[in-house]
Amino acid sequence: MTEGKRPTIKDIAQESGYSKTAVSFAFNEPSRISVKARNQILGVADRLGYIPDPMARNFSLHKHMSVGFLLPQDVVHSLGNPYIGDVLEGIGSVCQKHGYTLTLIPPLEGSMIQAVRNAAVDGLIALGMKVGMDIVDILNTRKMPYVTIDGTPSAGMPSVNIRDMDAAYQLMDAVLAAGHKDIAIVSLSASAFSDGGAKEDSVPSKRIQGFEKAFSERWMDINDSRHVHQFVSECTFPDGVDIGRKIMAEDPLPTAVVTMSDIVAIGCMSAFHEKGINVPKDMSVVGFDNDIAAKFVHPALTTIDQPALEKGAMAAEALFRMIGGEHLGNMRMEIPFRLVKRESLATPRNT
Amino acid sequence: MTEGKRPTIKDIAQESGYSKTAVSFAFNEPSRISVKARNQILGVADRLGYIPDPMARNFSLHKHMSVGFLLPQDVVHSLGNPYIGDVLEGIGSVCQKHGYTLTLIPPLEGSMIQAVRNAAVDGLIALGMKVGMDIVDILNTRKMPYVTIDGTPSAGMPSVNIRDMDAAYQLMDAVLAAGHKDIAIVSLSASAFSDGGAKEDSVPSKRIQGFEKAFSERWMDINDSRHVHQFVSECTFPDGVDIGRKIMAEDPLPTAVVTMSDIVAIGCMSAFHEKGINVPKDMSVVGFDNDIAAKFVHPALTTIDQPALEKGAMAAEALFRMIGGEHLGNMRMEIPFRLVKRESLATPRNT
DNA sequence: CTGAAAGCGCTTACAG
DNA sequence: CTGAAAGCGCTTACAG
Repeated sequence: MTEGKRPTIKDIAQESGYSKTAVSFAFNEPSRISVKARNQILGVADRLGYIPDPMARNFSLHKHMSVGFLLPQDVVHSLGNPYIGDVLEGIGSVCQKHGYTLTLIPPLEGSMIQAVRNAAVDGLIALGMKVGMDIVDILNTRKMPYVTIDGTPSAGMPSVNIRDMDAAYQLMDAVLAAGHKDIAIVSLSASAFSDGGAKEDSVPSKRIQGFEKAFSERWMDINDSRHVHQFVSECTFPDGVDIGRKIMAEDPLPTAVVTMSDIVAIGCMSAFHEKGINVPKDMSVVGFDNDIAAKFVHPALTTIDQPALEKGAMAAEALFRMIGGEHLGNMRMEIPFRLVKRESLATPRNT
Repeated sequence: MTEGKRPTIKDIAQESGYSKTAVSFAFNEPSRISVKARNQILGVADRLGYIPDPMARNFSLHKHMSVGFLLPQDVVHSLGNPYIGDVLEGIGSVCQKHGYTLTLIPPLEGSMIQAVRNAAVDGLIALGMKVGMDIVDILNTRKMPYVTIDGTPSAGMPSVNIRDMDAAYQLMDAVLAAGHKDIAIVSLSASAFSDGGAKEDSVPSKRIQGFEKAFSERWMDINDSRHVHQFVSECTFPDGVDIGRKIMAEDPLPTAVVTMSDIVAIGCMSAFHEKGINVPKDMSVVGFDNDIAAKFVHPALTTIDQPALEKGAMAAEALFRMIGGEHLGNMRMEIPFRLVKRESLATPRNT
């Protein structure tokens, strides 16, 4: 333990009388030294409390054994979103399988750029559009593999997506088919999708386009709806409650609320419940994601099922292939979605 | 870009005509070189696409700028537990504030030991009892700061806990006060708390002790209850549903289910709902944690509120103090809890 | 203001 | 089977 300093490979070499090479082999390639040497070295290492420094090892080997996950927003808003939690679970289980750790990278000092420059990882998975070309540049010059989930496939990297436009279309079509005409649309926070890339290709934009298509197919105009585009939200329960209260302040009230996130929908429902508004009798609410809460909330949510876990897992598997040396180019991975009809959507009262 | 290889500080030095020292200063201590030198160096760096290698930098500086979080179980079971998600959110937001990343460390190859040996982090936060003395030894010889959440405070490290025994006592007392006599107790999975340390000090043990106290205060014996200790669960929704179905197979049915986790309680309720069993009329259910779902599930859960976010945040703050050089010894941090009465607990039918 | 040089703790051809 | 030595890409006293 030589004076409160961690012993190094050198100490073990001196103490055991073997070379540093031998010590290294004792830990990493035991077959290359004699059994006797190995036992002696390991014995000394144990006695001195020696553990190879992972930092030095990683540096020498040029790998970290860790995959990075770029949080699209600050930690509280990111981890407060169950959808992101599920994506994380998918990524994490693949990392575990490969013996890697998973490094969550918050927008350090508010600068995604700095975070990406400094990230000590072997590859990166990004969620949402926040990955602008400036960041892609850094990734490229760092020669670091990366894949994007819910990003714009055009950006020249492998990507995992659902057909957001089609999904949103089906969702809104179901709402219009039920007879709703006065609808509040709750979009996603721009902050998670803002910079870089073609903005009209962002997930919220594509979903709005899907909504528009549903309207126009029925000879309706989405812009006639008072509430459209007015409400924007972070995907957490408290934010959903806030939005719900704002909607409650509208006069007259809309008859349906269409959100882009289950947890936001659930937050809205909670706010409506406070005011004695019955869902779906007085107000219909639909979500997006189909996370587990959508099933057990009351009434159960009509929503779009998108397999968040699989999204994360597919992205991670692709990333590991790239870490292994494969070139995936801008491979597009598309995962199926489906509309799930439950009780939170009904026909409006005065129809 | 010299032939597909990342440029290093050496390339920039040669190309710009300055020394490696100067290049390093240009990035880290600009004030120590002339403006002219700095501009030239930065210009060359930009042109060649140079970004300092974080690995080399970390190695040289002896820090990673990352905090490790030891997952108590495999990723799916860990991240599928909303309580752990909340703890993570608390830890993460403190990391973000300090400009650190958060490394999730799964039990690699099933071996927590290996995971801890190899973790490239500046400090570690562990959740639950899985941190045995073998691991503490490694942490000590690696001279790595660590703090434990829901662990045994006795282990000689800083710890964050609630008074689990008292909390469990209050919870069970409320159930018994409502008149229940036939109770199914759903304990936590042993796997998350098994090895190392004094087993009777583990969180599930302390909660069982609290339950026992509540029984004995009413001249009842917890062991007379058929179901006691019989059901054990991972804290995820699907596991809760499984447990609920197993309970449904009992004959006669108990009148109340006491769990140690909201999401398990909610899973049980879902299984009961399948069978047409009404909660709380036919069956009472109580949870533990008071995560957000406990509020919006129907009926809302009677549960123990424990501030998971604050637990994570406090642990992280303590860890950063240790990383900063402070010695915290085995400082015990205790966070208040409280019983939250909602609709899922009622008086049993035939009483 | 600037640079030569040692050092961080490992790994790994290479030669014996 | 074993070891001397170079190398990974940075940082940082130290001397000028």
